[in-house]
Amino acid sequence: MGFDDGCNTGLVLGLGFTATAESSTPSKAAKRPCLKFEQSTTAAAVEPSLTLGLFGETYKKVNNIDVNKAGSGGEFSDHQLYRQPSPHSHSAVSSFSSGRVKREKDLSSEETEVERVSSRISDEDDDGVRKKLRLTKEQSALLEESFKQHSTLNPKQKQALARQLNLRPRQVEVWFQNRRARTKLKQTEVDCEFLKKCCETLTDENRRLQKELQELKALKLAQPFYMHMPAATLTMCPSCERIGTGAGADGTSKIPFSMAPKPHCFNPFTNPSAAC
DNA sequence: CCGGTCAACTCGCAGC
DNA sequence: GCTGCGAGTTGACCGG
Repeated sequence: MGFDDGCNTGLVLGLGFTATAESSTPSKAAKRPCLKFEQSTTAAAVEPSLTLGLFGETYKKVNNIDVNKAGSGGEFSDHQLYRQPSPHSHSAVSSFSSGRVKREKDLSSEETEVERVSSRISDEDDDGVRKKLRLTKEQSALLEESFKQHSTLNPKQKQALARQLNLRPRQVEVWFQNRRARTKLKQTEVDCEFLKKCCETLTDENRRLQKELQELKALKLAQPFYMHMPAATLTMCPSCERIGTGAGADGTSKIPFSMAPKPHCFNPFTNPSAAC
């Protein structure tokens, strides 16, 4: 598995470097090129770190229950941390947007029933203005925990989690979708950063090899004596190929100075002089 | 005020 | 055709 399998960046390094960076990018994701080269992400970990919501976050008054109003000095009990079902929400769901109607039709009967019980809580107030749902710290933590175990949910898991969080299954589903997207984006950024470093290293390597080539050419010009010697006598080190033969023993032409199989900088076990 | 974050949306595609 | 998912977008909210 090459690096490009995980991140279809369109970059081709072309020196046979085999990166071992893990990427769980599904095949479908290959459509999207790398982005945000300017962003610097030095984290080597594949799994991104997410900050959980803080208790200090202010939540809007939802369904007549002040949820987590830390800013105003309001006290809350554990059960208040979870948003409560809205008594009028099913109509609100459909009125949220025109496309939402289609979604609602898509819901299975089981899910629809849960929708009725634990319906949209935050989307609109009485003025029809969309309110943003903020998950509580506990909800986020539980979702994160669940995501660590499996990044996708089957319907049963979704239902169970939704019940546990007092959210609608749809909300859980959306959260997981967004979470996967964030993970992928983070991974893409890490991949891009990695490729950038690869590119820099290979550029250096290329520069070094060019220089070496120039030096060897100069040496060849300065000492034409080599040209008259049998090829076998020119061999210095068969493994490092620092000085290759201009022609084989049979006189067939070969590339004068072949590039080392692997860039020295990437393989700590490649010691050109080890075999000398 | 502006940019970042994130829940929630639409759309298109793939798998069944 | 249905369903689930990814990609891209929207809009509320928040902090600097």
